[in-house]
Amino acid sequence: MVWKRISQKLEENEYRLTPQREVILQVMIDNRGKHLSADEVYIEARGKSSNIGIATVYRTLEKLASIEVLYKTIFEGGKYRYELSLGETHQHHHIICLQCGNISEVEEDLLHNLEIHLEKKGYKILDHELKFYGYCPQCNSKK
Amino acid sequence: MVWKRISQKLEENEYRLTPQREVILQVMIDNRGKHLSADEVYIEARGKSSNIGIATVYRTLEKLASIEVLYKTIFEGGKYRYELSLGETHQHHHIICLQCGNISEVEEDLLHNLEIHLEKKGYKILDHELKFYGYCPQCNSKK
DNA sequence: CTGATTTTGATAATCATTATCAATTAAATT
DNA sequence: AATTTAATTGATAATGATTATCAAAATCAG
Repeated sequence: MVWKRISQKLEENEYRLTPQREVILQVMIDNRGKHLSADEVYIEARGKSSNIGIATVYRTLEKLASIEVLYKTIFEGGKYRYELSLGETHQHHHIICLQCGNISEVEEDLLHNLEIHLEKKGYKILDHELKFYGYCPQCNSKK
Repeated sequence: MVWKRISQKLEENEYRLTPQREVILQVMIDNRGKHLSADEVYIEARGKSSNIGIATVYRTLEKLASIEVLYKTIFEGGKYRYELSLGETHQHHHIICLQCGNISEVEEDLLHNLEIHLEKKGYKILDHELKFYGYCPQCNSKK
């Protein structure tokens, strides 16, 4: 299901599915919903295959983001993070727990109103990204 | 008006207003509403006084952000940017023009609903940040 | 199979940021 | 006012993340 969509994207872009790329993609799929940095992907990929260079990881993540298989973003902390980008809609609304660092997603709907408002003012909105910072339910109850 | 608030914050935190810091703050005030990176601040500060080191700029921006005189954020492009933080409410909702790079602000209200929703689920929300990517009215009309 | 093209991995280079530390400046104490 | 104490500065080294380079390996097309 996921692989089907990915293979199609790769094909469209004449982008080969090499063993290294397959491992990297598998890491991203195994971590669906999480937001991994290049070095985290590297470590997990090494665990799976042991012959992947860090340069390949950077290149592959970058390329996969450029064809929208992955979504690339940057949080406080200053390094890029990647997550599997499923479906067509942009769902980049994150809740970041300031205690445990856990990152989860937020629903879309309400934001739509804001977009409409901005478009009325003459803006053309192509994408958006919402980040909430606070404590997740677990951490919050432990205080 | 702005200076009054800033001086107070500095005092509260036993944080001296040195000539270098004054220049840096003046740069931030002159660029109210803009989002400057450390090197941009450095260049403009040099223009004003010519004896400020880049290390001092980094240190000062960091310190000013820690006492909430500045707001620190990071956009695609991988470097931190600072803007003058006025008033008490968090207004970190940005519209980033993908063409000219212009960054402007979005109103608050609607987001409040989302926060309430999340708090009902057990989250404790301390801050949030919304980024829209698209074209600003000027760039949009030129297409 | 052979030559052309893409991809890889090691490593060097770069860019932003942080740490170090001696020298300077300002504040507090005498 | 002089002296001690603490904070701040600037130059520069160190770090961490990312990108560029380039020869070798893998893959593709004819």
